[in-house]
Amino acid sequence: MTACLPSSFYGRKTEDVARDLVGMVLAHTLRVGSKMHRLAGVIVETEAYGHADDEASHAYRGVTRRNAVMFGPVGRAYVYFTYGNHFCVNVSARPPDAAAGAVLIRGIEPVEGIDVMKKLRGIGDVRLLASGPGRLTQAFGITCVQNGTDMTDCGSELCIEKDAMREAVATPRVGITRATEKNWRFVDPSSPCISRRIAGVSWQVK
DNA sequence: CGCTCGATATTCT
DNA sequence: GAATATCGAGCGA
Repeated sequence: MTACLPSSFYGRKTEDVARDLVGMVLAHTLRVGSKMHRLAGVIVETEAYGHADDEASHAYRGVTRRNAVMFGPVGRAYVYFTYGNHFCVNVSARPPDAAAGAVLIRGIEPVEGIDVMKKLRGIGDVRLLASGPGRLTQAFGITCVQNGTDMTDCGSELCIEKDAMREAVATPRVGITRATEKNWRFVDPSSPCISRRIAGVSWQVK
């Protein structure tokens, strides 16, 4: 088993952590029916969210019940429910002098457990399995149950493992209306499994 | 293809 | 009551 990333990895500037997570492997070990399965894939798209410096962040207006993990120890899973029907998964990350921060995982290239992911998603196209924050939580079986999970503990059901780093290109973040000037989204442009293309009229992966 | 809309938790106004 | 770190169905061109 590959070692998962230590808390020192997450205790840095949130945007640096977001960039360096591109190419790492997210792994979730879960029970489906009577069998245990390991679902894993390469992270190919992330976004950094800050605190008082970032108007688009959930943490901008201070701690609430939902965003509390962003203010807690680094390397923990921050899972929240949005738009009434989707989960999104982040990892808390920030330098020691910051009060809050997290990296949203937006796109994954499936590697292990692809058949289970297809079943959980109800579709067969691998490019659509986990290319988007709502899609990947569904493909990986991640819900609010995993909120607060210590991802620096290799024994956790959910963790991030070191892998070959990939080229990461910085772009504006997706789906926000404030602090749009920050280029805090990082993607591996060579991957077919990112939620939106860098430019052009037809951005959606379809 | 592109556009509109529903789902409806959580937070903000 | 409105907005939101989303997705997919339905409809028209």
